[in-house]
Order: sequence, then C-alpha cells, then structure tokens
Amino acid sequence: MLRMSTLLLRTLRDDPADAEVASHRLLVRAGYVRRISAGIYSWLPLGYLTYRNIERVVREEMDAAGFQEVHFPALLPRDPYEQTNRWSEYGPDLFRLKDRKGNDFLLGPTHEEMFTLMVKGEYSSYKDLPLSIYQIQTKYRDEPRPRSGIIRGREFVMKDSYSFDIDDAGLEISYQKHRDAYVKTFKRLGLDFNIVSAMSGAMGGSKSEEFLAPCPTGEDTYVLCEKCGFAANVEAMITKVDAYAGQTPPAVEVFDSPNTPTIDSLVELYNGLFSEPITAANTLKNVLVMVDGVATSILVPGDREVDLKRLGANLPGAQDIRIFEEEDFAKFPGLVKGYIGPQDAAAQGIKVYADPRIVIGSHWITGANAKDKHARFVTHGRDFTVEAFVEAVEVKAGDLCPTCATPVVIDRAIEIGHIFQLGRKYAQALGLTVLDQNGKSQVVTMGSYGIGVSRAVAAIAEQTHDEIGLNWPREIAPADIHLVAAGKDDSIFEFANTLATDLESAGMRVLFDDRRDASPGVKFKDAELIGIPYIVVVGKSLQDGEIEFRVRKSGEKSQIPSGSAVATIVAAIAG
RNA sequence: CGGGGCGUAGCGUAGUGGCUAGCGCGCCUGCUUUGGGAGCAGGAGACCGGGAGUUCGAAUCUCCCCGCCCCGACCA
Repeated sequence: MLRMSTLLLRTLRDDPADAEVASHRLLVRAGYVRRISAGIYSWLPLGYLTYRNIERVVREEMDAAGFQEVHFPALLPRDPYEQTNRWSEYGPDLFRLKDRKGNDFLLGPTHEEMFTLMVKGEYSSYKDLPLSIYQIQTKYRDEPRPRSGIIRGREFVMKDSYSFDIDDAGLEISYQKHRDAYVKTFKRLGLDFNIVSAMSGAMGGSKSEEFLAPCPTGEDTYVLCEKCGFAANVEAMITKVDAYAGQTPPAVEVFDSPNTPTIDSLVELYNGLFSEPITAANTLKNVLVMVDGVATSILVPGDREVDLKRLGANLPGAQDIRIFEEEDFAKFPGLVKGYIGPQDAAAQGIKVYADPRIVIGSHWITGANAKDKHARFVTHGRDFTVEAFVEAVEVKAGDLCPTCATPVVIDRAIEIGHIFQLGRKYAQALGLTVLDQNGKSQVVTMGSYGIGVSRAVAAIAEQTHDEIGLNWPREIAPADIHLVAAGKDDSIFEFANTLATDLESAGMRVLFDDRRDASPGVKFKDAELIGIPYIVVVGKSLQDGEIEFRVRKSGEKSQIPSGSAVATIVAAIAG
C-alpha cells in the first residue's frame, strides 16, 4: 500500500516554468517525473509505477504473440555499427564515447545490428525461422532538439522487436502478427490511435505503418479520410489525379509579361491579356533545389508550395536537399529568375520532377526562360518531359483521398509505434544467412517494430488529462483507488486504515492519503492532480455510517454505507 | 545549426548601479484549525548559472562561456 505520509512525493501548486505541453506540466506538478537535463528525466515513485504498468502491458502482449524477450546492453562497441555504415550515417545524433584504451563506443539509438548478429550467432537453418524477438531498452539519441518533456527525450525507453523470415511471404505474416499485437497493446493502454501509412525513411526498407495517437500537441502531421478511413503520414500521402481529358492544346504561345516575377502578378496580368480567366492553379511553378549537388527542378501548380520533407522522403536515396541559393543560380545563366520554364531544362542540365497533378497532356502557363516573357499552352509530354512524378507539394486539408476522393482532414498526433518491413539491408550487411530446403544459402529478411514505452506515458497523459489534473485509465494508473481520510478524528483514520487494508486484501491497489497535517482541500486537490481513477473519501459522513465514492473521470460522486464499503467499492469498480 | 525568450531558495517570482536580495507556495517549531490548496507567531533555506571586466560600489552595465524553453531545420 502506498501511504501519502511516507511517499516520496511533493506536488507543485504552480506549473513549472519550463513546461508547456500538458503531459509535461502535469507529470511534473503531480510529482511523477523530474527533469535532469534537456530530454532526460527521472521517474519518481508514482511515475515509475505508471511507467512500469505500461511496460507490463507491452510485455504481456508481446509474450502473448509468441515473441521472445531478450536484453542487449545500451553501451555498445563501434564495430557492428561500422559494418552497417551507421557509425557515420547516424551522424551527430549518436551518443559516442571512448573507453580508457581509446576504443570507440556508443549508446545504442536502436539495435538492429545487435539483434541481427544475435540470430546470426545462434541460427543457420530455415527450420529455425520464423523468429521474432524483442527487448525493452533504454535508447539514446542526441536529438537536435529534445522537446515536450517526456514526448521527445534524448534518453527514452523503447520496446523494439525484430522478425526474421526466409522469404517475403513469411515477413508479411510476421509483420501482420506484430500489427495485431500492437493494436491489442494500444487498446489496452487506453489510447486513441490511428494506423497510418508511412515512409520507411532513414531505417531503409519498404512497407511501413505508424501508430499515431491524435493530440493537438503532437509533432507528427497526418492525413485522415473520415469517409473511408484512409490515413497516411503527410510524407506518404498519395495525390489523387485523373488523366488529362481536355482538348489537345494549341502550340506554345510566348507572350510579354513584364514585371511578373511572382505567381500572383502573373495571374493578374494574364487575366488582363486573355479572355479565359485563370487562377494560380493554372500556372506552373518551377522550384529549384539542389539534391546531393544536382540541380533539380520540381514542377508544381502555382498555388502550391514544395514541402522539402515530403520531397526528401519521396526521392529515393536523396541525402541532402536544399533550396537553390544565389550562387547556384549563378552557375545556370539560362535560368531567368521569375521566368523559368521546363521547356529546355534538359538542355541546361537540370533534372526535372513533377507533382502528379502535372499530368501528361495537361498544359500550363509558365516561364519562357527569357526576361519578361511567359508562355502558355506549355504541354507535358509535348513541350517538356520529366524524369518522374514526385510527391512533393505541401498537403492541405481538403486534398482528395486517394482511395475514395473525399476531401481529407489534417490532424496532429504523437507517434507511439512504428512497424517496418525492413527487408534484407541489415542481414545483407552483417551476413545473416540461413540454408534453405535445397541447402542453398539465403539472406534472411527482417522486420523492425517499435513502441515508445516512456513516450506512451506522456501520450496517455495528453489524451486523458483534464483541467484539474491527470486522469489515468485504470490499467496503467499507479493505483486503483485513492483513499482520502478527510478530518481530524482518530475514528476517521482508524476506519480509513482498516478500509485500505481490506481493499488491498480484495485485490485493489490503494494509495492511502493518511496525512494528519494536510487539510481536506489539499488532499482533494492532490487526488485530482494525481489522477487515480477512483477516489474514496472517509470523512464527516462516517458518523452517519457513510463514505463517499468518486469517479475521477466523470466527477460523479455517491455515498455508500460504510459497513459494506469494500464489497460496494469492488463491485462499482468492476462494473 | 538559424530565429526568439529565459536563468534570483525545492517550486513560482519581484528587484535596470546604492542599506542586511523581497514576496507567495513548500519546509521546520509552537499554538489554533480540519469537506475544497487553513490562521497566527517564530525559524531554516540563495556563491542572484559561471568567468572576466567596468565602477568607490554590480543580481542590475560590458564581453565570453554554460544551461534551459519555444519556433524552424532534423528526427522513431
């Protein structure tokens, strides 16, 4: 039993100055966590109980799915990460250190290498597969910007699993098993979440989905179709387009367009010159970027902006993408700023990609590559060609769902889980092969699956808190019942003490506020802040043979007979 | 890394060159109080982020450094 009189807990009346988001503010105020350094936190007793409940749920669901738990060191030698090139690829985000002999070590940011090597060390036959193993581990990433308290730390706990299969069909099954286990886990944790298509990004690999907990303070943006349920990370959003159905446009016509360096000024001039009115969406914007040193033009409708993050995610292999600077323009004298068109990009040595809205056969008003000149009827496929289509424009609410063409909504969320079909990248790099039925060596295919365990504490706090405090789902709350002795009579404390013991005997986890020196007001405020789902008050009505039962979430209160309190409370909670 | 803000007791803060650095919460002692963050009295607790400088005198001005928060870049 937890007793407030001895619990290592000091609640704060004021919000800490360095906390903005609700989970951070309340977890600090309610005495669950304390900051040690940017993105590094200590767990106090209440916080650690909560954290461990989440860990327990995660572990139970992983075990139930038949995955085996292992545990790696957090402190790792350089060599395995050198073999997969991540010692350098990970860059400054990796916490690096040296031992006394000067050998390089790192604090593991993720453990693909170690898992792969473990399996390589033990297994060598297809008969041993499939295999899924996991660990719950502290991870270290020297984030450029830790933020939002527990949500994005430099030290955090992650449950990471890896699946090993002989072929793609097996990987698909392992992936699905993890997906199912994740759904069960997050449901038990009481989280509201969406599963969205994602880009596999830095991890490499192909298919990938994120588990996102919707929440206004989340740092991920995703697209949701409320009609058909389509959901995608903005980076993975697919543009809905139809084939060009109009007439074949006339030949390109160049017209004078002095002083129209912007889309708006061009639209205004055009509508003055020609009879058929246009909007910015009829113009073609040529956004120039440097992709790993290669001059690249991204063609987008004039009413759209390029989202560099999406561009990066959708240009396979691209490492460094930046917008054109003055010195880049200087190297391409053929580019007249404000009057650029794709018509002779190839001749100028510029690679061209287009937003999918620039369908083959469609015609556009764009620059004529000469000062004060634009051109119209510039037609894709006839007057210019592109390397490929690329998803690169900023996604907006109201864009059409790729599956049912309904306008989508855009929402923010916290990423609580991510599942990937990793493929053979790590197995290849580290030489993880097994013999197949024909005695032939096969590279194993892998999946990688993560749950942010410590982050889940914050995500649940974000989704469940209210104005007066935290408000945990029962399964992860630090206790089931917050028992308050409100009053000064010994009889109240004696009764409450007995009740606390009896409730524990009945299987309830009890936090007993047995403080003699705190006023009822203080105790009620603390109970609400701490957020245990049921609050039982033993106080002035005890003399009438009654105690009070409250539900934290609804605020609902009821008087119950003190004589049969245990049974009544247990029944109320079970019901 | 770019932009913005901040650093004074455990927490929240006042104090823009001049007495012993002030207040609220919390903490300790005593008395009173006990159904919504109690009252009175007394008390402990601060190298004012660090260093250098300017000055008769620096929390306060200057420079450098460190740390923290927010937005962006980046990232599971």
